Amino acid sequence: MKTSAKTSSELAKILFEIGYFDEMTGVPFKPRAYQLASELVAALGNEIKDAWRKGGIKALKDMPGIGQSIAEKIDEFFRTGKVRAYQEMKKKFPVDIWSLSKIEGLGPKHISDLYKYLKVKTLADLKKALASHKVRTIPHWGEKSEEKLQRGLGLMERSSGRWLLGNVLPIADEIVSTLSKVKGVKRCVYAGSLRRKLETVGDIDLLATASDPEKVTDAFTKLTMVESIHEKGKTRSSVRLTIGIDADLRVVPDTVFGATLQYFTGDKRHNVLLRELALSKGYTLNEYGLFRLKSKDGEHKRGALIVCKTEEEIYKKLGMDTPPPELRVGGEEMDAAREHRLPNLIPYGSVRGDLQVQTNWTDGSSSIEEMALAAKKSGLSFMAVTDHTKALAFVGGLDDNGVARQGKEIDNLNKKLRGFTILKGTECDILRDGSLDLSDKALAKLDWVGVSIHSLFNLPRKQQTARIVKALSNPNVDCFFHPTCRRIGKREAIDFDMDEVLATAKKYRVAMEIDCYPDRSDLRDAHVKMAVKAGIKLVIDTDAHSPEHFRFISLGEAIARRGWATKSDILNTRTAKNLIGYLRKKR
DNA sequence: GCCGTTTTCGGCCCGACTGTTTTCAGTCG
Repeated sequence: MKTSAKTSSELAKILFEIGYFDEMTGVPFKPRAYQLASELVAALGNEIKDAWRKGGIKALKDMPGIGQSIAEKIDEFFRTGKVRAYQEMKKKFPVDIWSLSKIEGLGPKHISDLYKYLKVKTLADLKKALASHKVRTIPHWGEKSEEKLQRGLGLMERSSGRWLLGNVLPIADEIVSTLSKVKGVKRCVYAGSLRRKLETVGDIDLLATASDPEKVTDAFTKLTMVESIHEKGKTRSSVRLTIGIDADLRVVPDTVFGATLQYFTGDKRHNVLLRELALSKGYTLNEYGLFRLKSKDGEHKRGALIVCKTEEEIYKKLGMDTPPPELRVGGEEMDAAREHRLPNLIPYGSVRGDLQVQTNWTDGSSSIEEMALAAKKSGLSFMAVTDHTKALAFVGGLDDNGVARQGKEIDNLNKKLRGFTILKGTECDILRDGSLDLSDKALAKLDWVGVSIHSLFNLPRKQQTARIVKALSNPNVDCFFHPTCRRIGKREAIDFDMDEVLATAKKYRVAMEIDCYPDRSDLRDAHVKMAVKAGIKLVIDTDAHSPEHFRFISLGEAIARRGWATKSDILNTRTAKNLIGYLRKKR
């Protein structure tokens, strides 16, 4: 059976290809509409089908970027599994646009030419055409463009595309630190999806201001971690690092830092909306500043520079507050910033304790004491020990007796430790029927009860939802750990009705977890936003299995920020004492 | 094709770099 995640990705592909075909044939404006819709569908995943199930075409049209025509196509897709307009397009142009367009440097015009002159329809066709050196015979193509295409193809086959934020941040920090030491460099920061703290990033975007741009660019392209140089210009250069990710550097005068940082932070849609807003107010915006727009004989020309030194002054001039980078997606943050109702996002460094920690009682690497000391060292003042339960036999999960024995060790440690509190907890397995893997009596004795799913990921949606709802209804349960069970790049999210689960969490005052172990990032930003809107408390946990994992906390704070969460939405920003009081009262 | 604190019609972001060119098209971010 197909999962609905697959279904929504198929739909995203269809919308993408329709738009891409229009772009090839020179149809104006439609491509952008389809592209936006495709991105929206991909980002929503299961939820697009949920919305359609509940509200049909009308619910689809309520979404930003979806109007009558695209809503009808989505409706047709969910009803029949097909989109007629798409099939007709495919008859005219039977090309695997989706795959070919993923090749770096290969755009709509070239894909069109490849089919027109060489009948290239697939990646396999393209390989043949390259091998026989026919590509260079296409008008306006030459030896170099053929080589570039060959490189792009090889690259795509080798790399998976996106990288986990947690893995890339340390590398970006290292580059920033190195370039900052180059003589004449005034400022050097990372921008792009890194600054927006997206869960995965496609590349490393860097921005520097310097008196001598060439010096920085040289230092950048000569970094030991650079494998090859894509391009090197006066203000922009781009390289591939040995680990396989690309890094881009922009160098501008210090006086325009704010405008360039704004531009280079994105995201793309946010910038497009901002520039449209600028136009409507008689300005034009680019990476060098906000300029007055002069109109002469119907022609618009750039006039005097207004502001460019900081991001804040640009947004202010456009009548907005400055959205934190994590909120810049080209959506709701635009109106919120105009209406001065941006949320007061949870500041980095707010989390005081980690409420999901595994030890060597099960599959963690270290003792309870070692984990506690590491947590304390990384600035935390409490943690909950949450080892697995017996259903996870292969890690030696604990039963009622095991949990009780562990509790005694924790009591002893708490007498010994100063300025740090260990809560007795569990990561209790949710069994097939929604019952829990420890007895209610054992659970009731614990300070902190998290429940989670580690089996039967593919139950039918209805059954999976019922299973979770039953588990969360147990009065001993405090938190739902890594709710969707996804592993980025490894495992799809399990299928359940998020609205119903959130309603249950609300009813029984169960917190939802933001598990910030990098490949989990679960809940993800969009789900956090749903939970915050519903008034459900959240916790940020690292799911640490060894002492160095506590550094992931800031990744979880980033997810919370992307989900519009404030400090009061997150339970473990409280002190241990306050949290324990809250939990007692709740039960 | 979408959208509306100028608009239900008439708008729709902007610049750098590359390659193949004699002034620009294609791609990217």
